[in-house]
Amino acid sequence: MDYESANVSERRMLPPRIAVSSVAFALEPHGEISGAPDAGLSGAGASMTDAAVTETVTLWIPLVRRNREPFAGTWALPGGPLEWDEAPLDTARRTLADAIGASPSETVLDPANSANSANPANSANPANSANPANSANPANSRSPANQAGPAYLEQLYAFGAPERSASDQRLVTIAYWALIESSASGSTETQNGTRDNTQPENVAWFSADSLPPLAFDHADIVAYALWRLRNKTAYSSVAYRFLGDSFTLAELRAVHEAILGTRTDPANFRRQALASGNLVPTGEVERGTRYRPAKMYRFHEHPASDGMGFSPEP
Amino acid sequence: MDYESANVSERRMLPPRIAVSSVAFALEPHGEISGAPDAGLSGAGASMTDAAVTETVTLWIPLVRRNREPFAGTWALPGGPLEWDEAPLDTARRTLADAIGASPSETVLDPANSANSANPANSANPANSANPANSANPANSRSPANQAGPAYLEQLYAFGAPERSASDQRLVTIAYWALIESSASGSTETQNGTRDNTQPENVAWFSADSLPPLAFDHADIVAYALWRLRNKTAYSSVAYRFLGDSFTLAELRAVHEAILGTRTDPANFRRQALASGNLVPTGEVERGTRYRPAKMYRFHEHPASDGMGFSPEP
DNA sequence: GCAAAAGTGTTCCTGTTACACCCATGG
DNA sequence: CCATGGGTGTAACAGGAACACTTTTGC
Repeated sequence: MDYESANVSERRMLPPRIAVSSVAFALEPHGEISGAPDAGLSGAGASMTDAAVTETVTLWIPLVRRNREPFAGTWALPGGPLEWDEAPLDTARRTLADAIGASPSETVLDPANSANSANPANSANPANSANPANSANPANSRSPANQAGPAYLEQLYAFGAPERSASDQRLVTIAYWALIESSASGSTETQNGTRDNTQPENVAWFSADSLPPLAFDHADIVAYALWRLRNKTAYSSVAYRFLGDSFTLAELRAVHEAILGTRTDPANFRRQALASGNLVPTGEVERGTRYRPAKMYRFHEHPASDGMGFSPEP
Repeated sequence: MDYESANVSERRMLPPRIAVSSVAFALEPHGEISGAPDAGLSGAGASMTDAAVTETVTLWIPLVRRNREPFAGTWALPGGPLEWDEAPLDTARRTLADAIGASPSETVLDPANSANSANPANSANPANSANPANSANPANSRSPANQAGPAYLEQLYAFGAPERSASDQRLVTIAYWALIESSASGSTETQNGTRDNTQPENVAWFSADSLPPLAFDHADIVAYALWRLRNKTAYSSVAYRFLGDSFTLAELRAVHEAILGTRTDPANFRRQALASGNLVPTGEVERGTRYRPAKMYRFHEHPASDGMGFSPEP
């Protein structure tokens, strides 16, 4: 992590570059994701060669191997420069799609839409309503027939310390974090256990627990994103975005447990999940189980469930 | 709010500008803050001429009148361009100090320092510990003899939509929000009820409830900052930063009530505040009251009270 | 019927709310 | 001693954790 200090006189002249990088989480069993040519790197890399190590479900993150200086050859978060006519959120979507081979599709967002309702006087009794930012996608209802763009995308932080890039030009990075729908979830899509094969050669998925050395301060960014994901999972509802349109409560609970690394009593989890008012029974039931089939639910934001309602990024 | 679309061909050539803007909150009774030459503007402006309207304590925000296009003549958040060798947090501090006439002093910050403890496995039982980001200033212990720089400063959001500036050059703004220690609070400083007079002529304080029309999308930024402040006050502990080193529980409760716009039972507030484990009695008591003097407390972050512990901005 | 998971009921406990009451102080 | 706010006690209530128990399926 030693940045060689750059040429100051040059740096002073150059305008800062603005980039967007994304931490995209996917939830998969070990050994189920298509690796890159030579993943498994120095010590911690998650080599995909040994199939089905354990059947634990864990968080995976796509990384891109840099082919330019600085940090050429090291893994980095997917991302790219902010184009002149592009909103940062769109840059995140686009570069993420480029990296993991998905069409830019549904978006979920930031302290999102409806700038009007950011009024005071709704702060009355915050005790039980979840907490900070999160909100509903106004044009929700996930479009079914697409290659799974991020199911959730939210700004994380803008990193702008002058010393974070070793190059001549200063680099300000707006970081996003995203959730990718699990390939094993109910949707009608590719169930081959391998993520869409259109992803480029220099991309690989790594277990969030054991990442290779990362370029820039990307390791910090990942740590922060992980922290945010866990917080939002615990206090708010994002976990369902890893799943398809409909899911069982056991699936939802499994996602929670995988993210938080805890066990939860199924009975209590059920009650709390249902009490949130955000789960609507679809009427369908699970099929093909050896045991009693579970009811399926769909997520639907309860009116006034939390809603700060505000859209910094339209 | 109609931005005239800029000259596209020119815009395409110019690199984006990066600016930092801050929403700084101060908590003062009505009519206690030194106004600008001619505050009170179109409709909603808080004219300072009528002294002591009501004795309600409310949130105030400093604004700067722009003297350059775009939006010349309109009020805007204090801020300025990100200098080539400056971290955004420092830019926020500096420009805020320029605007409100305070020396850059103590900082508190962001998902703050100690990048190590951002480990997993501390997410165990999040039920009662407060919630999202917030953390202790490692080098805390507010330096006493300064002109009250912001008592709290945290990144809010990076606004980068291409259409948010009407000028030829694209503008990306990293917004911060800050808390300014109340001038009426216990410290040894200027008690004249007027904020430090070194502030420039084109700066005025406005009641957060009734702001004039703002440049760019600054009204949205303020709304978002207000929402964050209320959230953090309700779920976490920032409110004490409006006060001096030591304060009574009644003062702390008054701050909460002013921010959230609620009434709280003093008895219950007391218990909850003390139960947080973050308040240490100083041994001193209030003096000069007509009634029973209240004990004074100092805020001291309880070890493991929340702590995501991470520093995106070192 | 047996195994395993879905789903329900019940108890205990903790933290919050509402409110009655006592305590300390300046006038 | 009285007015007023500081500070304590306590009963009612709500939500969560723990766990016993019933239901539904495939084999």
